[in-house]
Amino acid sequence: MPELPEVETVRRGLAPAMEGARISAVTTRRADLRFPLPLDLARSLTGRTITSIGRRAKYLLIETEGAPLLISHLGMSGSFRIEQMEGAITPGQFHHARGKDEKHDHVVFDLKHADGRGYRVVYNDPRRFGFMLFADEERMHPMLSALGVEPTGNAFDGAMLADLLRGKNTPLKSALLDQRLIAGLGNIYVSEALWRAGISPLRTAGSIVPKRVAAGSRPDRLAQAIRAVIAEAIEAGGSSLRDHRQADGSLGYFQHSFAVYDREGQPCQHPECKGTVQRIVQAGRSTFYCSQCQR
DNA sequence: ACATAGACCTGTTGGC
DNA sequence: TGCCAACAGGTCTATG
Repeated sequence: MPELPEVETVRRGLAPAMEGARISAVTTRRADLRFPLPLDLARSLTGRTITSIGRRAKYLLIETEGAPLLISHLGMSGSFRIEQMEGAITPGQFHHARGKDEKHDHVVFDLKHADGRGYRVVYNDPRRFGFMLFADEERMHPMLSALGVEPTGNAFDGAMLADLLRGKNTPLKSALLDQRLIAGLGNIYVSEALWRAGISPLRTAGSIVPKRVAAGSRPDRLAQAIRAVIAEAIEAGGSSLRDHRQADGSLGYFQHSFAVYDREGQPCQHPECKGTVQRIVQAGRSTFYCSQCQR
């Protein structure tokens, strides 16, 4: 499912329910997702107060007072949903209104706020490519420390992108998916950004780097296209093709704005272009592009 | 260093 | 209608 915009959408949905809440219970319904869940997941988190819900690339970062940083990745099909308990929790009350358990609900966080609000936050993941891990004491983890630049950051521009791609013979599409270079892009937004920038996914990464990276050069256009498509997708609540839902259950709608992704055979949307959207396979994954205007 | 293929899983879709 | 292959937003591993 989720690339950076979808994960950011989930983060924004979870934050109001989770930040400031005390974790009253953690329930695991199975011992593993993609990797074994930490054996001490419930023991370490129960009783802790959540201080912030962050994001790095496609990872959610759940920070508490006292426990190690919890890293959560949604894989292809992971989602969180928030169930609100009815009314304030009173002593002795044990029966809370809540949704039914669903298939593939794997981890449940019971949360209580000081003002009496109570929530269940449920992690559901049919394919179980997602995972949850604790980072070590330095709040780092090999999976985080290897990540490249955040494409939403201020430093990400044409010059930086050119530096990342220079000299690489790998296809541009593959380089843009490499999380060690740029962290957070996935299959959808790479295709969309390349179409916006008018650059072929088949070019080698290094071949788009000119001697001088001026405004309007390929790396400059591509960096701007990446920034724009990511920002627009976040604004739209992400793209809901199959699995992605915001934490409140609503769908994202950026899929309606796709120019090429999942649009094989449709006319290219560039005004003067007579081309048709092609689907090809690169490194085992679909790429969508217009061979007329993407060179 | 780099390219490709396979692995992990379940669910949905499209063609016959 | 049923069956089965292909495919899906990710990323790690093995192999050349």
